Amino acid sequence: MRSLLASARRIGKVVHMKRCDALAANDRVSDIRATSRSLPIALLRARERVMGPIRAMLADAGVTEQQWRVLRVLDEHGASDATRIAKSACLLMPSLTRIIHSLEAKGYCSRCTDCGDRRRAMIEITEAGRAVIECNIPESNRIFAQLEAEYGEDRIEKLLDMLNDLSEQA
Amino acid sequence: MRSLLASARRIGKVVHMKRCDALAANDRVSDIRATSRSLPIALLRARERVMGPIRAMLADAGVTEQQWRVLRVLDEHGASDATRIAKSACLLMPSLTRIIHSLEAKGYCSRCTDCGDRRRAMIEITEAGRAVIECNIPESNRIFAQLEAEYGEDRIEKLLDMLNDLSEQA
DNA sequence: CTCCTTTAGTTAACATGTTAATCAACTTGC
DNA sequence: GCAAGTTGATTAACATGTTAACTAAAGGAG
Repeated sequence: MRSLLASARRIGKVVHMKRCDALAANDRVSDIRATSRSLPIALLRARERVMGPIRAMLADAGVTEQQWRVLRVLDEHGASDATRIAKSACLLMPSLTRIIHSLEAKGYCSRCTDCGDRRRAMIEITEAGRAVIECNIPESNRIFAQLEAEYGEDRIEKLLDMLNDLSEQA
Repeated sequence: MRSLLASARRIGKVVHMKRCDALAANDRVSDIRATSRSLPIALLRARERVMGPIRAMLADAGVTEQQWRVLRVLDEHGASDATRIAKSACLLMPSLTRIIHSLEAKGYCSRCTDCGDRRRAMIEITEAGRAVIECNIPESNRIFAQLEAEYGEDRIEKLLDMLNDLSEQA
């Protein structure tokens, strides 16, 4: 049985005793998890905390957060088709279509249709695109180092490991 | 000095040797962190993984992800002004304005101007709003329990603790 | 009290998120 | 080889994210 302490931490708030009429009679009264113990909300809040300082940097660089993410993925994976980029950069295809157009217009990436499958578009980062990354990585690293100093380098590494484990689950 | 192994894990990819002309001469060649070691990207991917099953539930319930988040916060904190809700639900004020309008139109929240400060609008969840939460919490808990089973309950709890520490930093 | 500044919230404009529909290229079954 | 289905990508339509400008109310210095 779960300890009272753990249970209190998990639930984290007063439980509402009402429930929806549509529920079957054998459903238990709902334990409403505090938002701080809701994984989606906790992930969102943590991301806002981390992204804050980076937004300013990207605004100066003249690229949006999403454009930056696509450039990072293109730089890391090399030439890729749109579907792969979308998956790696956590973007839906319609968004990616627009973002690739804007990156192309800025000269940060180029595209050509795949020889074998003419539906597929192969996207590649250009030298200009790579330069944007390399111009901003030092500042990005400074921001990250600041975070490491405040939060602890080991804990950041552990957090990254846990997050990657979570997202790589089937 | 950082161990070679830790360094390799931290960087996680081949380093580009080019750098931007604008950089000062004493800037080090950039270590470009792999996207899996980038905290913003890792947080985003983890969130996508976790939100996937929940989106279906919310679609059935007829509320968007953001509306759900506001309802959760209103339920947790009780009557609050818009600024506080925005902070708790990770929304910007303009988005919140629209979301509160839509929640009001559905009868899930009510508002009245604060007596003391007539700029401030106090928002409160209605019984109908609370019913939406309580109708969906069992399913939400089932989804979460499934995640706990796959990923490990203790690790989820530890992850939540670390995320909260991170976002609660000044 | 008046002028100035600050604060809470809204509106506007544009980029992105999201779902569904569409189109073209590929694949399969027959 | 063709009709039916599948897949990669785009487009459309509407909600939300994001920045900046704006309004109204509060607070503060003179």
